[in-house]
Amino acid sequence: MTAPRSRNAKETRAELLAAARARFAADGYERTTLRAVAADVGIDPALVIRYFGNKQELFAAAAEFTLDLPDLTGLAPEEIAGALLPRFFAVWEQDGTFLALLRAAMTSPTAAEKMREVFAAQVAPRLTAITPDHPRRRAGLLGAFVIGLATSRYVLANPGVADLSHDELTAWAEPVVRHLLTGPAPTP
Amino acid sequence: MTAPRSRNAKETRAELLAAARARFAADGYERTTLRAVAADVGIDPALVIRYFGNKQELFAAAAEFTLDLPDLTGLAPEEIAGALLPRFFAVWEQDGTFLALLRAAMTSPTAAEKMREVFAAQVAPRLTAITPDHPRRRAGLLGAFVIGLATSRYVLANPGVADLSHDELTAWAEPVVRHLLTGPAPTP
DNA sequence: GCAACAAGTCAACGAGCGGTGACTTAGGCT
DNA sequence: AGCCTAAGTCACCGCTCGTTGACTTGTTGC
Repeated sequence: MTAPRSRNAKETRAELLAAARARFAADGYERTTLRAVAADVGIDPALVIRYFGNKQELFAAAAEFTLDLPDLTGLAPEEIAGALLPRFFAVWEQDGTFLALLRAAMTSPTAAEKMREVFAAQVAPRLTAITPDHPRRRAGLLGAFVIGLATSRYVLANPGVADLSHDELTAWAEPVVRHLLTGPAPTP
Repeated sequence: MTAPRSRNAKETRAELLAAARARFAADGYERTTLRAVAADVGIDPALVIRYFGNKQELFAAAAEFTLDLPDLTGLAPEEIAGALLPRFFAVWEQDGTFLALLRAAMTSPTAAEKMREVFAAQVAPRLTAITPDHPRRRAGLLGAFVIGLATSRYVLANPGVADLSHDELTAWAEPVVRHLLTGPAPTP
């Protein structure tokens, strides 16, 4: 950190990605400047361009990740939330990558597309594996609930959601998760 | 619209507000430029400043609104969603004011504060009036669900939520709304 | 009909942005 | 030891933004 910046491309690139993630997560896409990211690492802004080409590609690289959701098949309905929520907290509180993507997705169609892609490739398959019917709708509705919780808790800091401990939020969310995934479908 | 711009301050100001709402809703705060808003109305950008002082105050004026949620007291639990959801659709699909606020709230602390304020002043009272216990948490969780639905449907356009008709979404959301507001609290 | 005042225009500013290209310097290889 | 390549620096461009202040023009009350 305070070391005289050893000339190591791999390390510099990694630090740059971490700094970019933090900035994008905290400030969103537009308000994040290449100059600020470079300053966080202690290098010249021009080097960011040399490494990543341009701002959009830096964002794309920073928004790359895997969710690693657990396998839910074989779980009893009331165990699903307990298996899912710990990953939820880890993903949103860990390094801010997902928060950066969500913030950017609100104003950038490219980021929104990436969000849909992540959902379709990494979230939906795990959920649809255990739904009795309407897999797309159930997965979509649970995704909406999760995004709403994350927005209320980590972005808006709305009291009543942000004040809850991990255990309390898990307890409150459990019946909703269970119902959306395995409860009866509405009768038309 | 194509008229030679009659010199009427009240009217110009109203058109300006409508254009600002549309731009903020579509592009977010940072990507919305005063020049674009002014061009939409067909006037000089300097006039926007003369009317609203600066960009932040223009946004504040554009984000002002009332939700007009219906009175829920006396309703049976299964009737609540049916009374609430029509307002939900109206608010989000009407003129984009709320969408503008949500988009801006993702990156601007000022807008996030306004979001909390609207929730506390206009949403929470209506909900807490019918909750048997934990009013803040129940209202907060329902707010999270609603924000998640709006984000998935109107911002991310995530299939499975965006594809549903009003009636279908109401039917799917009804048990969740009912449970969050009136269902049993989790046992610690 | 004409002045006075408000509504609207015009040109320009200073700052900050993303991005470019030529330069300098450190460090590993022979 | 000395070079050669890659890592990092530097000065700068062109652009767009929010905002300003001086100007012009239409409308309205007398």
